[in-house]
Amino acid sequence: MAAPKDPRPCSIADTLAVVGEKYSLLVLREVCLGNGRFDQLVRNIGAPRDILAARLRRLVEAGVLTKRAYSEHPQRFDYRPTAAGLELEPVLMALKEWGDRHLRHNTDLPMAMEHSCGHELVPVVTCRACGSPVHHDDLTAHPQTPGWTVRGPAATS
Amino acid sequence: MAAPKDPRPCSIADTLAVVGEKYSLLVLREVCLGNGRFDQLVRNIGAPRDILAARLRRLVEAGVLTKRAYSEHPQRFDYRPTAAGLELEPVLMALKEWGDRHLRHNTDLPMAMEHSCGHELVPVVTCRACGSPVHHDDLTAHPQTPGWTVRGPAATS
DNA sequence: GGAGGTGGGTTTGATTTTCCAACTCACAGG
DNA sequence: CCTGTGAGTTGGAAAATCAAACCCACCTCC
Repeated sequence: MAAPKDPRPCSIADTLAVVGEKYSLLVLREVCLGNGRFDQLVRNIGAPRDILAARLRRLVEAGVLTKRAYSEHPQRFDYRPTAAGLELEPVLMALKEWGDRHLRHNTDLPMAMEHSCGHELVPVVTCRACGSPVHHDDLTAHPQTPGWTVRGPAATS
Repeated sequence: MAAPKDPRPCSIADTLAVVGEKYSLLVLREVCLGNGRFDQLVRNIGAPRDILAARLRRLVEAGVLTKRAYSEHPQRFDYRPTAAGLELEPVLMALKEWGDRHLRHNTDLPMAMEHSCGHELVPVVTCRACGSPVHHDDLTAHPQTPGWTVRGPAATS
C-alpha cells in the first residue's frame, strides 16, 4: 500500500525528527555537561537566541529535556536531560568519536572523556547478545513493515 | 582568545557540520543498506531531488560517500559508503535504538537487524578499555582547548 | 532611589534553505 | 516514432534561520 512518495518507515528518521534539527544535539551535549541555563547554551553553542528557544520548547515537549525553576524571585530556569534524554548520549558519543578520528587533525585537542575505570573513554558499539564489536558486514537487515523490502517499497501491482 | 560568540570547539559539532543537515544521515542509511541509486534514494527517503543532489555532492566531497559509474552508455551512477562512511554506522545504530525504544509504540515494527552471532542486534556502547557498558554517571569531561572549561569560555581578563 | 547588570527570553526584518513541480538530456525498448 | 528510465537541473513560492534590538522582572551598588 505504500503510496508513492511515502518514505521508508524508520526509527532513525523518527529520532531525527525529534533531535535532528540544527543545534538540537548540541543542546543535548551542553545539558549533559550540566550547562542547562539559557545564556550558557547561547554562548557555548553559538545559536541564535530565538532558534534556541524554539529547540528547547520542542525538546521539552518531546520528553528529552525538562525545564526546572532553580529560583523563584527572580524566576530563573534551567534545562536538564530526562532519562530518555540521557539515553541519547550514545548518539553523542558516536558523533564525537567519528569527529575525533576524522576531523580533528589540524585543530585543538578533542574534549577528553574520562571513564570511571580510569581510562580515557573510547566508545565501542557491541552486540548485547554476543558482546563483540559490531562490524558492518556482520549485519543483515530485515524490514518488518508490510509493503517494504530492504531495496524499497514492494513492487506495486 | 575565545572571542565573544565563538562556540565551544567540539567534534560533535564538527561531525554534525558534515552529516547533520536534513536527510544526510538518511542518505547514509540507504547507502549502507546498499541502495545507492538516485531514484532509490528519492523514493526511500522522500527528499526533494534537488536537496538530495546537494547532499550527495557534499557527502562525496567530505569523503563519506563515493560516486561510481555502474554503467557507461548510458552513464549511470550510484553512491557507496567509504571506510569513513561505514564508521558512521554507530551513529545510525544509536539513533535507531533510541527510536525503537521511545518512539515506536503505536507504529509498525522496527527494522530488524540480525547480527552474525544469530541474535537480533541490540547495540550497546561500551568502554574499550574496560569493556563495560557506558553510563552517564561514569563519565567526566576534561576540555583540552585553552580558554575553555566544562562550563564555558574561561573568565576573560 | 537611580544606574547598571543579569537571566530568560520575544520581536523585527533581512537572508538562506527548503520545497515542489516541471524540465532536460541521453539512452533503451518496442 | 513513441514512450520510459535514470540522474539530475531550473525556477519560483513557502518556510526556516540569522543578527540585533528590545523587553521585563529582579538584583546589587552607591
